[in-house]
Amino acid sequence: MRDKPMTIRDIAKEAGVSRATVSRFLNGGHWVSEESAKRIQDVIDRTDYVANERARSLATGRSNSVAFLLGEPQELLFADPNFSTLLRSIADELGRKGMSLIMMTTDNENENRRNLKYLRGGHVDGVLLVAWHLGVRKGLIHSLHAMEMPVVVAEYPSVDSDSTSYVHVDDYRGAIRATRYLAERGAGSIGMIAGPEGPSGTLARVRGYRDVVKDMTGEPAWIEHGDYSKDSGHDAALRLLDRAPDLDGIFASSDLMAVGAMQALRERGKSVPGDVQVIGFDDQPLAQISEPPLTTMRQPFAEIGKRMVDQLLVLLEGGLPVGTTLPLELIVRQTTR
Amino acid sequence: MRDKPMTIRDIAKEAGVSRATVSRFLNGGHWVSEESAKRIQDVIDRTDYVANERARSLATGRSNSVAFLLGEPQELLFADPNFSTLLRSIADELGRKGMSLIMMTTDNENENRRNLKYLRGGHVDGVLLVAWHLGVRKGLIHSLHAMEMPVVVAEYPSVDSDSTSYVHVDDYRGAIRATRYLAERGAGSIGMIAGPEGPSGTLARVRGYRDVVKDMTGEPAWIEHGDYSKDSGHDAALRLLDRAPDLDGIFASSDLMAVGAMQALRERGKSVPGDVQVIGFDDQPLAQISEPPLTTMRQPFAEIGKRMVDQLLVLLEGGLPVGTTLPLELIVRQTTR
DNA sequence: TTGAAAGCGGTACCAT
DNA sequence: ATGGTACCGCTTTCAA
Repeated sequence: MRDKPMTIRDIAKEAGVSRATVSRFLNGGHWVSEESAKRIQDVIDRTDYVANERARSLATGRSNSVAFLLGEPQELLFADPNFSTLLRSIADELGRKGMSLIMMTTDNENENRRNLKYLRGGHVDGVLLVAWHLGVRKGLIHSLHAMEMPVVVAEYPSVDSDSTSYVHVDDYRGAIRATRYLAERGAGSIGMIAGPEGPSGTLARVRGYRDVVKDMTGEPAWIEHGDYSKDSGHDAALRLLDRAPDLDGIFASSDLMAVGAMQALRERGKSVPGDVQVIGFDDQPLAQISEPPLTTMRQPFAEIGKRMVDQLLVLLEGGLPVGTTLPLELIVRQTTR
Repeated sequence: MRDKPMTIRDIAKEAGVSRATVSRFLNGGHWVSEESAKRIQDVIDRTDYVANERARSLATGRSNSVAFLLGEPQELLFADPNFSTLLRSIADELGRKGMSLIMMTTDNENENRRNLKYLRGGHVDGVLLVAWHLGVRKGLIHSLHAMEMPVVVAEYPSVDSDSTSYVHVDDYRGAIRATRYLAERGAGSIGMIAGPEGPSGTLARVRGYRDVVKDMTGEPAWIEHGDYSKDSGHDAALRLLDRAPDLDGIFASSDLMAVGAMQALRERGKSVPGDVQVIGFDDQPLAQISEPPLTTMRQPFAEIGKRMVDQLLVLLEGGLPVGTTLPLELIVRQTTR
């Protein structure tokens, strides 16, 4: 190993060619003779030369790296296994394409400004944006558009939606599938524990649930909101039981809430899935560990990450923004009959 | 917003000074008159100019970014909330210092080579290394040293330990604290569900457990190994019960294994904490959710991340490598009396 | 205190 | 095919 890294000059000299030739060789090898190519390759092998990516990006104007921008203070997010899955799949996919991932988190308005500034600094070619909160997302998309930064959003943009690439999940159909499954397995009175009011995801799921209940069971719709935490699921289930003591099915908008609901059910002396069938949403690891293992709708986070990267690359090539809607998959375990 | 980003030239021209002066202003403002400073500041404010970080790093030789290198294929790691906590705290701390984080994952030997090459490409000033597996860790530390790359390791390096910065947790004392607590609360026959054999962490914890058992209970030590998964904890607990039917305390080396053990206990008709007290290790979110909530040793991952960043910055300033050993904290919940 | 100019390590255009 | 060379945007002597 040498102290001072080699430069393209060293290689050129060593190989007896000009640096222009070496450069060409490095970038596809067109217009360089077999002869020269071989000599250059030899030298490179011998010296384990690696091009300085920064110099290169200065010259080309491309940085070969993209930012993963987490647009809001979310302690919870990092603790959320789903989020980690997303991040991991993005990191992998990017690595596969030879690009690097720069992580940017936002904890406050100050950091937000700094991040935006950083992005304008020419560090990255594009941005993968995660911002579940609608207002934040809109603002960020706006800023990014303004600086003409290519961006792919996880979730439906809800602003400039036709000029913004995004990848999201079909919440409406997922909810339909979940609720219908409960009905098919014999549940006649189905309640829903929804996420916080506001987000479009919540709306879509509630809509799906409502449509099925109306069609299939003829029973009224029972809806309580939680905040995705276990406790909120527990409390919501209690409220549900108060309103509809004969409830025999619960569709929860997250696995965590489903687990909380099951606890509440146990407290009220109801068995799962005997008395009440339960279905969750996410399929995070907890779903397999819970007692009994939870039937749930799986979010394809790995796939989402992969798509996001692909779509960003398309944008970088000058392609047009597209939106992808991925299906949710029903994973049957033991909280349904 | 303008199309072509501004350059230092534009600012200089606009402010009626040379780019050298602007540059000096940007870097601390020494040797630039009040007069000029004000004019430059004005122009910058007006144009929201941001220096091109790549050009800067080409000129200075410093990149202002560090790599988070995950040295081994670890599907599980990303699903591990602890890992996420670590990552998050590192991202935050780095952000606070105005540096950026480049994520590097390794899935196979190929990627490993690519990563190493990337590091040699001058992208980053230093590396934060996570590689739980001993062999991998040693190899990586070696490679990093060879290319004179500053590095801070999460975990005890086990190689070049006195010339390598690291941050780790005091497994030995943690195990002592956990086992002793069990004994103090009345457990007379304590078994341990340890992690996989091999890693130094496992060894240290086993040692701590042994020392306490020998001192306090006078009973023999019962040890079974798991692989940190829930199922392995379940099975290990069963083996433990077979060997020592009167067991009234279990110290598990991870929360997940503790939860598995509790399930096994239930199957054998033992109550927790009535018949058997259980204590876990990690304090991941699961510990609060489990039934009953788990007493456990908390790993200070946020603190670990912060320290790693701090120590890396020290290295970058030319400081000497140091090792930090952090204490584990006992979190009492309801699986102990 | 300031500015001119020589890099930093590549890329890419233009002759040859 | 190849080499010369003018940048890319910024930092950093060095002289003034």
